[in-house]
Amino acid sequence: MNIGDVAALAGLPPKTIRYYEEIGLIRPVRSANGYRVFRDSDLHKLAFLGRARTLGFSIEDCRTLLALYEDDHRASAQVKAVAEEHLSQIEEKIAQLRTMEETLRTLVTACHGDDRPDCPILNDLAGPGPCEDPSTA
Amino acid sequence: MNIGDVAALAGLPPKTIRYYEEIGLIRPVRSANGYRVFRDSDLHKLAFLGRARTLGFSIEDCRTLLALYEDDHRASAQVKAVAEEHLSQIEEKIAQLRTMEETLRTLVTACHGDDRPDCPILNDLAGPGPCEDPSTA
DNA sequence: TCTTGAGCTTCCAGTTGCTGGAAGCCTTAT
DNA sequence: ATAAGGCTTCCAGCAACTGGAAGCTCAAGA
Repeated sequence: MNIGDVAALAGLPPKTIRYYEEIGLIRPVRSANGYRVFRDSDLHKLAFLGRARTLGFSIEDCRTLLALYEDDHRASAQVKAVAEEHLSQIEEKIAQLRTMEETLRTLVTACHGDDRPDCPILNDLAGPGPCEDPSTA
Repeated sequence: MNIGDVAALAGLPPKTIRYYEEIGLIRPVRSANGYRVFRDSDLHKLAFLGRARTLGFSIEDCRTLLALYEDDHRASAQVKAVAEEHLSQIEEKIAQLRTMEETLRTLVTACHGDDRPDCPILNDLAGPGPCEDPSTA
C-alpha cells in the first residue's frame, strides 16, 4: 500500500502520515523506488492514532497509548491514568470556555449593534470592568 | 513607566508586552537609554488587550477591536459582529470538547483500571469502533 | 514509444501566541 | 567599585500540522 491508499483508509492526510513517521509514531518500510510501503499493522496504527487524536489526546499521549496498546503486559490502570488526566484537562478547558461564553453572550446581548459608536463590548474591554463604585462609602 | 511597571499593572509578562510591540499592537516611545517608555494610553491599551485575550479573542481580533475602540466613528455593529463570530467559534469548540468528554468519560468508566491488560479504552481506539454487527441480517 | 498527468519524494517555511535563554547595556544601592 | 536587578536584542522552540517548490516515478493513452 502506498501513502495515498492508507491516507484514504485511515482518514488522515498524507502530510500527516509523513509527519507521524518523522516523529517516530510509525515506521513504514520502503520499496525500491523510495516509496513508503504500509502494511496492515501500519494502517492499524494510523487508525488508532486518528481515533486517539479525535478524542483530543496529544501526540505524546498517543505515543504512550500506542506503546501500551502494543504491550501485552500492560496494566489497564496505566491506560486509564492517561485517559483520566486527559479527561480532566478537557473538563478544565470546557470550564474556561464556558466562562468566556457566558461573558461574551452577555456583552453581545447588551450591544445594540447599530451604526452608533456606543458599545458595551468595548466598554467592558476598556475596563476597569468589575470595580467598586468610588461613590460607595 | 518602564516595562516592568506596566507589566505589573496590566497583568501581562514583559515578554508579552514586547511581543505586542513587535506585532504593532502598541507603540511605546523610547527614552534616551533605549528603554521603552509607556504612557497611560499604552497602559490602557495593554489592559484592553489583556482583557480581550482572556475572553479568547485572537490577536487579529484584538487588533480589530483596538482599532474600533480608537475610532470615534465606529458602528457598534462592527464590534458586535466580531464578538458574535468569536462567540460562535467558542460554542463550536465547546461542542467538540463535550463530545470528547462524553466519549472519554464512558471509556474511563468502563475501564476497571487494574493490573490486567484488558482495556475498553484501547479496544475503542483500536477500532473498528462504531460498526454494524456483521452477524446482523 | 512518447507524453502527460497523477502520485510519490524531500526540504523549507509558516501557522498562533507567546516563552526561555543568552549576551550585553543601564541603573541603583551599598 | 561592584553586585544585583532591570532593561535591551536576537534566536530558538513549543504543538501539530499544512502549504508549496523542485524533482523523481509510475501507469495509461495516442
